[in-house]
Amino acid sequence: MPKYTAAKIEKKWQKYWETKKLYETADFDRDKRNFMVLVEFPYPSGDLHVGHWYAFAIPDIYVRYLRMNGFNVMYPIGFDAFGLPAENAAIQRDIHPRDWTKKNITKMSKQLRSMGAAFDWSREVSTIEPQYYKWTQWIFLQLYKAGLAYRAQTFVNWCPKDKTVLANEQVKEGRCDRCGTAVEQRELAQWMFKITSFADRLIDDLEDLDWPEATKLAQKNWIGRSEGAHIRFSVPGQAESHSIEVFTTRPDTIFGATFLVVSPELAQKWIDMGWQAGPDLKDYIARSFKKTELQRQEDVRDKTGISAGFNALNPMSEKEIPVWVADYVLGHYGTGAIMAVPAHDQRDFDFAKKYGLPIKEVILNEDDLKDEANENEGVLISSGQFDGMSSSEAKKKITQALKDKKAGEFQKNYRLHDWVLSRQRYWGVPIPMVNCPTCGYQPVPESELPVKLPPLKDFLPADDGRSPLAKATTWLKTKCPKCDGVAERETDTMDTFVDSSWYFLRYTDPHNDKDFASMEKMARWLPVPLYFGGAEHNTMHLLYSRFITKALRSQNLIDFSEPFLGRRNHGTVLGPDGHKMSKSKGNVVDPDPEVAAYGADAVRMYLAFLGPYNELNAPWKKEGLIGVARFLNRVWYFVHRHTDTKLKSADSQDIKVALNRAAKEIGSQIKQHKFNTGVSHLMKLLNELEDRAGDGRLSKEQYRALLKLIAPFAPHISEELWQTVLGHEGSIHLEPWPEIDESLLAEESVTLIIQVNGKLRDSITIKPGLSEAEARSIVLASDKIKKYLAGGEPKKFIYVQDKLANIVI
RNA sequence: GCCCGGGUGGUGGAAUGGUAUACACGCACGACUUAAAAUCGUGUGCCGCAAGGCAUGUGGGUCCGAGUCCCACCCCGGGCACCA
Repeated sequence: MPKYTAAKIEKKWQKYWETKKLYETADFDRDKRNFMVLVEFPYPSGDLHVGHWYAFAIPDIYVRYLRMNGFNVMYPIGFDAFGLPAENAAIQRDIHPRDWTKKNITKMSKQLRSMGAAFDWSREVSTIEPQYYKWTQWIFLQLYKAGLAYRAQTFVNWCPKDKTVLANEQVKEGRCDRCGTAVEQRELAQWMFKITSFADRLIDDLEDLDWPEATKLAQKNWIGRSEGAHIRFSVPGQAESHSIEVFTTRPDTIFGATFLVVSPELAQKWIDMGWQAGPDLKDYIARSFKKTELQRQEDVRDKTGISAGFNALNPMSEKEIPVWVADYVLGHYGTGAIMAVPAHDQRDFDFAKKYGLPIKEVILNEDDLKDEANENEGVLISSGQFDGMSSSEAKKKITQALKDKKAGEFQKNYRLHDWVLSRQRYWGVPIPMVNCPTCGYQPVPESELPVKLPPLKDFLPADDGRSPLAKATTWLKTKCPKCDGVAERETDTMDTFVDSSWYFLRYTDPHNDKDFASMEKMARWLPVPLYFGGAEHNTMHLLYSRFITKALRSQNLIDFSEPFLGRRNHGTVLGPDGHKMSKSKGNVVDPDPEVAAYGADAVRMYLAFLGPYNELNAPWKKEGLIGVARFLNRVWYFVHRHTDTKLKSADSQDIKVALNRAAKEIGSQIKQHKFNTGVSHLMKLLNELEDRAGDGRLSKEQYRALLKLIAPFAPHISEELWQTVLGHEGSIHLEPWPEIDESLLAEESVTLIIQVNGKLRDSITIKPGLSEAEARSIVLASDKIKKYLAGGEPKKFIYVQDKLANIVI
């Protein structure tokens, strides 16, 4: 009997599957329903780590199960290969990002193949290939034509270390998501996507998606819709156009608005437009601009500000109130100015206390305001004709009154900002625009796409906010598509999240050179029914993809408006020390040696067994891996042992029942993505088979069934046993899941639990389906129970058929 | 501060309101072996000789019955955060 040597058989079968094109998916199969299982395509960072195995090899179990259940399953893979880390790594190693990235892709492709996953490599995409990014540029142009891509001068997040602009989503706690440097605010002209124009639908359409609630909530919070009023405070002695506009969610408290606060950004805008501000004020604005977002957040407790030196008119109370400039008001939210209601807003309260500004209560409150504002809604007081109204009623009435006075109206506001997609870095997709001195920015004609990334030698980022592409002097010079005059190409590249916002579309038609994907092929596969990935993408990739999908839909370029109908997040595998794996901690597990020693099947199955897929947060333990390898070894010998002699066809009933039940159970576990309990049921099954059939009573059909149940988890060993040992021609991975005989699922006997006052006292084996009366007489006849009853009658007898009887005494 | 998750043996974890601790890992003992590894078998929540009692973060509650539902609190992880 040969030993189980995983490394040997795994290579063999991987080659076999590839030669037979076993996992290449047809666009159409008349007998099968199409189903795409999407996983987040990897970034080619260099080496495959355990996290990749977790992300790709575990969904593969589901993929294989679907295939066995008659689906035409596409399991595509590709590389998200542009981006900063590649560039930084290339700078460090003094090689070109393209060479570094390509080398990594080659290596990782090989490592990915060692998983034995059912990837369709014929559909592989790579975002750095011109035939891919041509369409990334094309999509940009469609959005530009639709007014959804635009260039604007705004305050943006600037990472001084990476020397590039960052989207809001890429700033975490005031720091660059990539390198951790404190982010600065810079006013720069940037290309933006108008994601805010879909804000409502991005929230409302979440409802119909089969996504984790946590992800939906994260997106809702991120978009941050709030409803309130947009209100104009006129400035006495100034024209209507010089009114100060504010947004508030509490128009019911407007009678308590005792001053206005304007953000430094808005004040600066006024100065630019000719407002004569004093030197102190200018100095304050300059100082607050110097603060990083981080410092600004640290100053929460101690608010600073300065009087603007003039008043505005409260349109409801018709009293003049002072205007202040303070950086606790954000320039980028709402109108950049607020009405301050210190009695009912803690921030305004702190500010009013510090600068001695009046505090006026307009919501009835039994306690005196001491150190805190009363932020609750309630009954209005000191609010003229609105006294006695509830906040919710007053919100409507006051908004209406403002509208009548032409001083305001109902408004929704969002925390979400437009997506800044310009990056001042080399390793990305060039933005297909041309800047002409006479015509301004003009789109590159579609016929000239792709605008290829020039092969620069010096691609280092610059401090001045200009992209390295500006150094490509010959590339830079072009002619204006409109006037034919001399013009320059746009030198910014796109955020890589643009590349990854549409890759799943390309999988349906990866070699199309006339279109990003044909409507017909997209219709066969999309929207994506199921997407596995990491929770870190909740408010980035997942939100961006939804936006691009909605934008393309709005231009009738696709005919669905949500990209991913189902989404499942996976958990994380920790290092053996129980901490998150990281190079600096030195606790990163390299899967390659484990695969070499125990096999891909063992690694896959161990990861599946480790814990619930969606919430795993457990350490990698070698002992656990060995445990699973031991199980596979037992499978190996179990199947071999009984083929040494001749296979017997005797169908023992209990084995048949066990296999049938396992097929049902394991199938249902996989369907629910409970891979860990799926594995445990396989183990249970083998335990039972060994106990009952140690002497070889399984029929050939029963061995077949056993291997089929193992196949999704351990595709190599099951193939080896299927073809080499059982002698089948053709792959086990083309076989259907064992048919389930419902009639065999019924139990012949069940254990009835007997409780007295809810405590377990006895258990008996009975035939299923006993009536309450039958059960009662059996239960009360039990010696153990008689002891508790002491001759008396139970007060109550609770019977759950085939499960339990509870006697209350 | 607000909003989500989650606290179960020595460890990873299992459990439609109905036998808590399945399945593994680890450990102990045993078999095989000159020996070890591998493999196989038995045991393994805690207290107790036993009968029995106590255990799912803590304290209450609902229920015949609570890991599971409700209330309060503690701890851990995550998201958002001067968002008006």
